[in-house]
Amino acid sequence: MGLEGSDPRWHAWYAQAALHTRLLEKVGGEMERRTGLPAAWFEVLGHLMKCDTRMNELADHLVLSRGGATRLVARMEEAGLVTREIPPTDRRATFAVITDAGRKALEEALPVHLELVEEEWGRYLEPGEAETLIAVAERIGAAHGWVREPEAEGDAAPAA
Amino acid sequence: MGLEGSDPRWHAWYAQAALHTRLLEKVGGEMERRTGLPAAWFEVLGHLMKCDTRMNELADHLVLSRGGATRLVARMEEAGLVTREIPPTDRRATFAVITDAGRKALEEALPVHLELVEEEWGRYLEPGEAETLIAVAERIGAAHGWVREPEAEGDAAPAA
DNA sequence: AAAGATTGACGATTCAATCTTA
DNA sequence: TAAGATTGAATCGTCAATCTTT
Repeated sequence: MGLEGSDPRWHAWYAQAALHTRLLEKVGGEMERRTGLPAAWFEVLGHLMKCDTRMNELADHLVLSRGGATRLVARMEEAGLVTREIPPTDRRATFAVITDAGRKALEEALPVHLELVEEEWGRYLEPGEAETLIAVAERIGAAHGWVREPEAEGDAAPAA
Repeated sequence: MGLEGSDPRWHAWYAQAALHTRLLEKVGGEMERRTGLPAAWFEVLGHLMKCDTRMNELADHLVLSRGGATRLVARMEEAGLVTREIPPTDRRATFAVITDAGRKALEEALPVHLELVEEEWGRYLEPGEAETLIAVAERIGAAHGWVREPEAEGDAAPAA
């Protein structure tokens, strides 16, 4: 942006941001072309495979507004990949639940996703770099309260 | 997504992607709150500060469709931050050009941006990590043809 | 009154079709 | 005919207001 050389931290920020923008676009686009699943749908299915999830929680997880989550799940319900269930114990809540068709779609999409990530990104990493990236992401995520603490503050990746 | 532990590369991918989604949202949101400039506008001004740019080129740089770039620049023109200029030598092209008001807006926004990036992200990096991140991003970006070659294939960051 | 979710109105982006200049 | 850019229609997301249940 004009000051790439002046500050290594800012340079690192910009390089990472630019790369991830293009990578998410590329991997997401390829995914949709090959499997028919938009990236957001894949993300939802991946989460719901682990556990049924309240709409609010899903919105937070996806970094989406409440209304956005409602509409996303609505579209996926229309497509038969998820259903909504209202628990009798608290009828204010709505849980999104994956269907058999949703599980099947995810099963088909998952290997494609893994292959794409490796092909477009993972295979270029050198030894130790994955661990460094994980350590950085967990440290910063934890500082923002977005992820649980890194395992033991320093045993994840010496990076050398 | 359910397989965090199985493959360190995929884990690294996911951790980075999740972090950057939240970070871009946070930094972008704060930027707009404090300076009135949406992240995309800031990005455009930062690029146009370097040189006048054809619409197509701008679209590629921003990872945006052609139509998207047209409309983005139209809004910014309406706000007085850029103008469009058609060169007499090839009247098919349109160059986006930053205005004095645009320069002023960027000047005001830049320190806020730098502070936010440092505050939310940079200050958590440990010595050598910025250089590792730059090396990774440039290596992968170059493999995709998105950036010029990394300087000398290995002198950028020993990471230790 | 508060929590959870949905809806209406709207803003921003995409794709495909179109317009203009070379 | 191709290159560059813009536009119409449709999609997806946001915000604020609303509805239901606690």
